[in-house]
Amino acid sequence: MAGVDHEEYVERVLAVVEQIPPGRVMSYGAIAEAVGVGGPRQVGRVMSLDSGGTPWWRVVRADGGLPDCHGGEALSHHRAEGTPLRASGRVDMAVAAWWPAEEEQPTTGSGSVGPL
DNA sequence: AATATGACTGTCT
DNA sequence: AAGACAGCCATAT
Repeated sequence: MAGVDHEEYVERVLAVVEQIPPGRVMSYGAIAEAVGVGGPRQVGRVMSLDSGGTPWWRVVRADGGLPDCHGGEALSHHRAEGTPLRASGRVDMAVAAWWPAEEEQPTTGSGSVGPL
């Protein structure tokens, strides 16, 4: 770890997740990069520990697939928030992909960032 | 201390 | 497109 306590890590991950605006999503790996500590699995672990109050459904896999464990529930939230969904029932990562620092976003240039 | 597991990711076949 | 394989980091047994 990069010198952050367990609580600090959780707080940091949740902070990033809560920064995700409605209609946007972030992959586990992206959050791990944003936090700069741990890996995608640790982010997923924090989500599993989350009891509520956190928009966990805005956190998706790198391929845009929603967490298998909760599936339909996340999909309902996405439809309610107007998240760009693909015909396959997955999130359209080409449009919904988001990054806390859009100016340094690794995938800039396709207009896939900024308020919808 | 070692092995197994998990709300993951990326590459190769 | 789909499955196999390896890499990754922390917790549980």
